[in-house]
Amino acid sequence: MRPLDPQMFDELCPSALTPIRIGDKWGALIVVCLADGPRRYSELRIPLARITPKVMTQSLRTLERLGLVARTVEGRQVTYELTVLGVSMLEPLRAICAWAEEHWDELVDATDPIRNEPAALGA
Amino acid sequence: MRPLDPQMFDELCPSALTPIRIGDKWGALIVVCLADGPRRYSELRIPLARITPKVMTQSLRTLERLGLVARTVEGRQVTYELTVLGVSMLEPLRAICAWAEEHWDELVDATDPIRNEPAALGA
DNA sequence: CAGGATCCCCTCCGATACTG
DNA sequence: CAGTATCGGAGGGGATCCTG
Repeated sequence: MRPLDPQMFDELCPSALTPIRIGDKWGALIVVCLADGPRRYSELRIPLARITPKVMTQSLRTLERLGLVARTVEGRQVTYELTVLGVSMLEPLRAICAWAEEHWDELVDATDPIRNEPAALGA
Repeated sequence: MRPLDPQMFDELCPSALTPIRIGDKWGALIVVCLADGPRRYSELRIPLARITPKVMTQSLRTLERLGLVARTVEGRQVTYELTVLGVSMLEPLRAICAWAEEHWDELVDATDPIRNEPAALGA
């Protein structure tokens, strides 16, 4: 299980900055950060340094309410991990992340007209 | 190319109501509605009757700016269709939709504690 | 360490009405 | 037919400070 570091943020899932969301703005990224196993609050804040603690807690609560993330308290340790449902979401989520990574530079602000040709679907 | 009808709304992609979004609230659904080929504005409004025209135009503009949808004007006809980039998104999107459909009733308001067991990932 | 409290802005999104 | 104009509420999300 590889440790979380700030670089992994962009590396793993550029879709964090894309308009693709789960739950709220940071939901998809949190799920991805939990993909390798349980993490503590402070551990999650390493790759997610740009979230304020309040917002990260909010996001975690949302994911919890959706049944995607489980929160465990042991003493003063708080651990977050994916539920079975959360894990089941990883596969389609990885597909979206892979897509986002592949088409990242195409997605941001479409000013290039050549890119915007129709696909001639169903023709 | 199968015609758009109001029922197709629920049938096609329950994720429309899930917290999974592309662009804005209606983005994912619009993309799915364009999956079978080009559609006119009024045609899109059939399955998307609950969107007000202003918001639908907004969503379409967003998808356009992202390079996912192309807008074509011929006379007084306006046609929307997926770009090549938009089509490339269909596969991962369908994966998410399939997941959402399968786990739909689990996702809405997690009050059942038994569901929220951790997955013991990375253990 | 893992948040909660408070403040506040700003965008999303809906309703209604109107138009070339 | 394919939108625009205008208004307005709700809440998402950030900054800052505080705490058991």
